[in-house]
Amino acid sequence: MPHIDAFVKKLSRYCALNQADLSVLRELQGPVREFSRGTEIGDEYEERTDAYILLDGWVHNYKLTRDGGRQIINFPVAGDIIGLRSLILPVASYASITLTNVTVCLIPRERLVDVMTRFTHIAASILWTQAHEEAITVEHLVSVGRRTALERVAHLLVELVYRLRLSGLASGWTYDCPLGQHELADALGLSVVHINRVLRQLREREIVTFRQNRVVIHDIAALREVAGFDSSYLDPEGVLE
Amino acid sequence: MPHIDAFVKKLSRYCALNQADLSVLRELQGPVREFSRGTEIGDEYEERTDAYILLDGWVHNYKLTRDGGRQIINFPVAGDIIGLRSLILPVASYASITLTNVTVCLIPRERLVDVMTRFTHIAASILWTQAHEEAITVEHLVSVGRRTALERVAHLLVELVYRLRLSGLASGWTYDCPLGQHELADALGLSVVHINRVLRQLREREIVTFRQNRVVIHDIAALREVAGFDSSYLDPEGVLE
DNA sequence: CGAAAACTTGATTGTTCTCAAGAACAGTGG
DNA sequence: CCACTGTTCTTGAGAACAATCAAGTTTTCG
Repeated sequence: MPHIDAFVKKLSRYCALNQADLSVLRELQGPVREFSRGTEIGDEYEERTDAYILLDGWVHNYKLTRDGGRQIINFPVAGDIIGLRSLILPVASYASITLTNVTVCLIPRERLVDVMTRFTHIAASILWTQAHEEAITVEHLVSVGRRTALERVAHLLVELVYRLRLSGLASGWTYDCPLGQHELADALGLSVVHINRVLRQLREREIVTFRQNRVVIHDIAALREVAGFDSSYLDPEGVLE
Repeated sequence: MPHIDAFVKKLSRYCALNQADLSVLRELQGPVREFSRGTEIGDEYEERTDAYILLDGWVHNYKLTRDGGRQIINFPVAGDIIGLRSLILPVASYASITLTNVTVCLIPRERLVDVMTRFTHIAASILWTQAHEEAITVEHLVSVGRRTALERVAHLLVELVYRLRLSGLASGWTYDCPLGQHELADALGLSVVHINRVLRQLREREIVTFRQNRVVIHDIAALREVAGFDSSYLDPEGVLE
């Protein structure tokens, strides 16, 4: 089973988990499911009653506007939970579509509710991941509202490398990134053309190269500087660096 | 005690509350505190360990950027909970400052945790308010990322009137709104000057007038149309209209 | 009543968008 | 393995929306 460790690793960052907690987490796991690239996770026509742990692959959550525009809310990566809100709210506030072939582990609603009421450690960890994700969304809002195009692109590329490192999915300053320029544009509130120009600038200044679904950060210090990146929203305890 | 009803009303929209639940909610209430205009809620220097129910007044949550810019995340109004995340996460991801004199009711951390573990109804309601707030933040991100200046301003003014109506704080299409143009600008990712021009345009088209801390919507249908407003994120059950 | 803050308006600048067209790349069937 | 075809990327030129700069005006508050 690929990468279930990423999820456990993430939870244990928030709260020390003992042997009992770990076995409860195992109890939480439902069947593994696969989604091919470009398909919706869950089902947009019926109410979503289950959540998923993303084991492998990339997803994007987004909303469409009246005139056909798309705003991407976030990019869950392996180890993240998808659709936790749908356990609480009757309607999802956005759609989730895969960007690659994806493997998930289904979490049945009843089992999750049961575990969270019986094990406060687990409940706290899961609420913590939620708060963490919300902090990422807030930082995203800051980017789109108050940063220049260059800063936005740089900020997203730095954020992704740190998130992947926290999940153990990137070691150096290089990572596989299946996002196209269209996705970057719709995430950052910019046009595809402008994304292209900004990426060129970052490449020519030898700060970061993003080509063929691969991000190579040549100068992480310069990239952080350009982005005005402050890691505290990802990393309250300062584990990073 | 002003407006505690707004909070109970909000919770009961999510989940039918019986007599026992209501008395538990009463048990949750801690001391009432006052903050004067322009002061930080909680304390930025010590860890925030308590949450507050906003009873009266307006607040804004925001983050500052490196170069002194401000991005406003949201505007809690009476009946909203402030700082719930701080019960979970050790560090708040943004600051909260009052826009008016404010009355809050403190919720001690231990009591909240205790009540939420013992009463799943209450816990569900509170998580539901959280999910609701997150949906508002997501819609905010859509505004800033993919809507024009006119749409953004219109959207915020419509959202506020509906939120106030849901809390019973506005009856017609008119409401008191202590936001200055500087606050609108920093919420919507625009300059103060441009906010001013957009407000003038909305006024000249006789759609909405925002003057002297008072919003008067002359034509709610036109305003919704301009904003591209879809109320489902505020109102899953379609109670509005 | 006076001072500071908030709002208003015009003129100019600039970042980003749109339109347009060519180049590189990826997937498909022969 | 290659030609074909659609998708994604790249670059240029011009237009547009919103920012900045600068100066009044009104409102608020002590």
